[in-house]
Amino acid sequence: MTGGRWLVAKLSNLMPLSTDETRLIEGLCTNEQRFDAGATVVEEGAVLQSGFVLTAGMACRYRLLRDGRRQILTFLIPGDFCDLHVFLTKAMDHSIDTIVASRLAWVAREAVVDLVGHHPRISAALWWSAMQEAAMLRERVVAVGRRNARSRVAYLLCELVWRQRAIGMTAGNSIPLPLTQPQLGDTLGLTPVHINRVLQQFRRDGLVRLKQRHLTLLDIDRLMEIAGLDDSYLHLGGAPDYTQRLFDRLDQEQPPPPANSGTG
Amino acid sequence: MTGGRWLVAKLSNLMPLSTDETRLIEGLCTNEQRFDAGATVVEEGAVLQSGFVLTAGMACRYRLLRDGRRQILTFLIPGDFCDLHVFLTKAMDHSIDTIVASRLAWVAREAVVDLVGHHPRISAALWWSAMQEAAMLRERVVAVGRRNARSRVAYLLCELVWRQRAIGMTAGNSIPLPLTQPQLGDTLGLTPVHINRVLQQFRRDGLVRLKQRHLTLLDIDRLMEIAGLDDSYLHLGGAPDYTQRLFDRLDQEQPPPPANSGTG
DNA sequence: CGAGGAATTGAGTAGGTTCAAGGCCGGTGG
DNA sequence: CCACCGGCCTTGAACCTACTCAATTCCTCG
Repeated sequence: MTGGRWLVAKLSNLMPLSTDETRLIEGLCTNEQRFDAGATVVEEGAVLQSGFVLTAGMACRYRLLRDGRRQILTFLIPGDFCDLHVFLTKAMDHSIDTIVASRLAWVAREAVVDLVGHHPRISAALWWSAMQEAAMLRERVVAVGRRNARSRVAYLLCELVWRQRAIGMTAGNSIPLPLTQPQLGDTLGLTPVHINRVLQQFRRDGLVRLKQRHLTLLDIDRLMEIAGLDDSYLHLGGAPDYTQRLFDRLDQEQPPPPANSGTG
Repeated sequence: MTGGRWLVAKLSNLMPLSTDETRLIEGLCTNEQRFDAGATVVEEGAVLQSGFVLTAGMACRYRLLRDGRRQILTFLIPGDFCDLHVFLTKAMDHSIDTIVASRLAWVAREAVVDLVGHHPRISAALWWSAMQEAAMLRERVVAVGRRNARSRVAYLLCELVWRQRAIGMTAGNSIPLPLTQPQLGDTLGLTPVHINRVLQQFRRDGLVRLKQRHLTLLDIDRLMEIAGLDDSYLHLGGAPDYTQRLFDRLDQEQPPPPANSGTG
């Protein structure tokens, strides 16, 4: 029952939700399954019958190259819906592994389609959430395409902290960081060796504290400066009023949803 | 009236559309505007009141860095909807320029919301299209993060040809390529100089012909090999049957849409 | 016909990789 | 409880891919 709260937190940041809507979303997240750290949740090429919501822990999407190297695409934190697209996609074009022991709640394709079809505001919130993911991916392209190692590392550390703040997992500048240096390298297109050197430098410069799998940003302003970010990044604000009105109107047009919308 | 045909072509690849639906989509693309080559259509930070569909020409999304360098994120070709997200977004996080003289059709936010709200199959097709964009962005991250210059260039050339094939702009391995080497560099995170050397090599190896702004892939198999791509890339197939059924069902639940859905 | 950007080529440089080795830490089994 | 083991972290040194700087030629457009 608590697993859905991160998703609710995320979505209601984007679009205010009624009690009913909140309940529906939490209702999605009841079918939880535990995974060990380092477990493969979904493999490239798989055809999923259900999507899922990460309800605890951390995971990553990644692609393996033929020579065995890999590129991590995004990290999933609690409340991340993966894969919203599953009800359209034929086969996954990437894999998903847990980083630490995690829980995730499976959601039947039909339940998602019904929810999206009958609840415009939820649908909009999910859209928005997908847009944020896309925005983060664009930021990643910019980082990997045009920035040096120092900037990339600074950017990723900031992103990780901000995302956890956005769902209320932390208030300060400090988060658990279960990622290894090889994983950071796979994310940023760098080698573990070089990640290490950059982090050493950051520590010497008093920019971060990082030990025992725990990260603290000591000088956010300089980190953002190094990362080349400005604080508009991530669109973390909610939907503007006119958007909300548009979807409210659609909502009122809706026929009453079937009593049980999950079993289509 | 003809401007909408590329969008129709793209969407009906994804989800079969009725005559009515086709007409609605074409109806979106009537309000066309011409732009010169190299014109800025939308600037980072802008708050759009309308989205648009590129109906002719070519454009690119990009971000400028503080030092003046830039990263091109994606190219827009006819039929590309940009920005579908506009009805949610507050401010653009990137700019859009034309590459060559282009036409684009403005689409009011309300028209998009109505269309998506009342026509589940169109909505699904737009979702799918957004997913393809996301898939391409993931591919870009992999390319820029993990592949060398040769692979990146091969990958981009393949992508450009395939996308134009997917909307029926070309049948063979040959396309007009209005991109300059600096633009290719900005796309792939490389310098113009290095792009040039890679292209020279490709020409010497008989992999491509490239002159007079016209590209021909002479040896696709080897290019794909170099790029590290396999042909499942891009999910260019249509929606699987079960997905279509899901959305057909939603479609039948719909109340009859208002006579004129564009003026809300 | 002149101007400005693009394409091309060469030479020197640098940021990040590769290879290698030692120390640390957490988990596992005896 | 301790010893072992594997993966991570750390550091050094050599190397390489792609960058930088620079000069020349080519195109295209006005």
